[in-house]
Amino acid sequence: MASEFKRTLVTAALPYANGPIHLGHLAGCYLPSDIYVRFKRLKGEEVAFVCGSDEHGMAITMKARKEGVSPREIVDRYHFMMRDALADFGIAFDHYSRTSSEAHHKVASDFFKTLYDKGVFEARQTDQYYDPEAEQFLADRYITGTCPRCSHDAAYGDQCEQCGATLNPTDLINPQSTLSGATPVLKATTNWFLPLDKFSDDLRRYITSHPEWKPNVYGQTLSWLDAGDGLQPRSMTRDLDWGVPVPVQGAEGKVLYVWFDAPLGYITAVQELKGQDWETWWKDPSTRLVHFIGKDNIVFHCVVFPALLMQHGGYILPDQVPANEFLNLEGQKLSTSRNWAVWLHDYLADFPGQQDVLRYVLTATMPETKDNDFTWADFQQRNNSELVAVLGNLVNRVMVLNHKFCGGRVPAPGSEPQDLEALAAVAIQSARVSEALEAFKFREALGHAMDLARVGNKYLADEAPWQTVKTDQARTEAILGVATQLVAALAAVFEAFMPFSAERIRVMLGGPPALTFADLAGTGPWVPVGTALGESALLFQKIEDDQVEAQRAKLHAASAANPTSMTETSTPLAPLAPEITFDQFAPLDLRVALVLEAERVPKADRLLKLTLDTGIDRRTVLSGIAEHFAPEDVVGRRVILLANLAPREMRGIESQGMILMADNPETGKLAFVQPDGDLPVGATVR
RNA sequence: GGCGAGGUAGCUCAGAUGGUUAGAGCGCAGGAUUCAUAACCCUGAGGUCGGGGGUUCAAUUCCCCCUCUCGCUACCA
Repeated sequence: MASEFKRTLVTAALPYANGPIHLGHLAGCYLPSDIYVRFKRLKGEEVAFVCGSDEHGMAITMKARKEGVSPREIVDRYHFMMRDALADFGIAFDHYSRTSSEAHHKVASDFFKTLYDKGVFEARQTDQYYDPEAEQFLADRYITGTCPRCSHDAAYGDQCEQCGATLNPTDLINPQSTLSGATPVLKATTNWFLPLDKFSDDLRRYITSHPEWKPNVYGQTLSWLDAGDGLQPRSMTRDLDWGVPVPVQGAEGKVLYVWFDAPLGYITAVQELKGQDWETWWKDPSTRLVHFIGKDNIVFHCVVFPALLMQHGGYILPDQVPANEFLNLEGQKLSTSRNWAVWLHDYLADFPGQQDVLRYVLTATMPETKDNDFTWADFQQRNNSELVAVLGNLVNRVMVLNHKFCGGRVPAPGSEPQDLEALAAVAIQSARVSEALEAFKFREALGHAMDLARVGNKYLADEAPWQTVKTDQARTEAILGVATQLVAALAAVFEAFMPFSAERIRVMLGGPPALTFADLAGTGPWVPVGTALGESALLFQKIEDDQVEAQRAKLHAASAANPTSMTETSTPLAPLAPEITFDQFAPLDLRVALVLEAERVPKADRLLKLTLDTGIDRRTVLSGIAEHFAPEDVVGRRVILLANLAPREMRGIESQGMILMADNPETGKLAFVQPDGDLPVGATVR
């Protein structure tokens, strides 16, 4: 498949240094990349595997500001935390770098300078939004407003998540700073833009030359080229003081856009790893470049980064970008801000030494083609009925039988037809595993590996050495010889998926040499006959109901406690709105009203039509609460009504006022604001 | 209402350029067995492949309509 390539450079998305690593990161990116790399090494191919912390960008400066520390302190904290967590799970990077290093600053700076000197960028003086209260220019992500295309009222400055439009902050209607809540003001500044629109044809040629990409990657990438007006120029610099300074005269106070500098971290990491030889890995067309990422990164790795590489010249382009979808947790999206996550360091504290159980379960439910759900019940079941019952049990019974009947040494395998058939399964299954992994089908590959353990269990049941031992010692040893070879092969077949367990199997087998997939394609032996076996130990432990229950309880407790000030990164509480005067407040006529009737509005999912008694009149008010309350739930409630709001017609019905509701930021649920005590209908609120 | 994705065994999912008895793992039932973490091995039950219509010799697979689920959206939080 990749025969024209001599070596493979594998990158895993640089994790952003503003929080720890959770199970979604592992399943989406780090685990598949690690499995792939380990597999390639087992095939004897030359591979380099790099990653590192992504440490720039405004989100980090904001977190630092919030905690009253420097950005450096933030990135140091998470850089080491992430690096260690990934290492603890056996993610075998050849090098883990970081973008705040001097080396990376030079790489990014030089890369930018080269493009600049080539005249690739278009310098544009533009009016950018500036937050007068926070005294800084605002990153796209920190401005919200109404989308000009679909009128969504919470579009971000770079993108509208509702209609998918790519935006510039100035496109937004009614912009607001999410830093201070202030209305940002326009201020002139010069930035350097990458005219992606000019590169559309090249990009299209590049992408359509890769129809083998996964449908989600290929489709989404092309849709960016085809969408609306096509690609738009993007600014590659920002007005910010944390990042790689723009290496251009007159660019003081500006840094490279984090999405410009982050992918270059892959280059820095290879330079640090390979020294002088780095160009072999980045510029020789016989090197295959593979990016493992989550689906949120597709556009940058398939459009922006290739465009940069093309314009620079001399670099190879990504040949494969096997992006995964997202992993949910117990039916809900993982969320750092809501603390709905399983952190890697937490998992290891509760399940010490059981990295492979999580690696196995996450591989078996990997979101390869669509979003998937991780549940603790599934985790328990897969551990108990697959790892313990099928794989662990086989290894254990072979060990025990060997010690019992064969003096603890590896016996010579038999050569009856059924013996040869069982041994042949190694070549067959390992070939299937190999084929699936070459195609980035990790779930399927894992299933083929587990099938080999099933072959072993069936072989033992069929041959029953505990029976033959009563009459035929030679046959007994022959059977166990076959079974032991299968176990040795299993260590190799599972190596890429569960390296810790594979190593433990090898230790139990007396430390045979590590195998390659070429070895597995043969007929063995995979552990030398006569080798003295080591101590037998259980490979996997059963997981009991109370452990699973404890994990679920922990998850919900952490979510409920939701220490937003500690973990908040993406969806903070709504910022304080701009100051108003009493004179601006006074005109509001707020009063207590009683809901007399309520009914759903046809063809509107959210609207309830309410009939209210305000004390002075009866009126109809439409309220967008149908998703949270049934009509019968609201009849008889006393509510707070904004009574002098101008009437507005929706769905052909005139709404005469507005009910006040509170929005629970944790759950997103609406709640009534209710008058305390026995306030009469018509009472005013001030 | 609109856009997108999807509805295949109790559960999680494969699959089918349309063509003999639609698959896997788990779960369940029965059997066998005892080397093994009551695990393993065998057998079985269980599906009108969401519903209806169309094209076709033949559709679960193609087309249309409907329905339900999920995400987002239009609609005063």
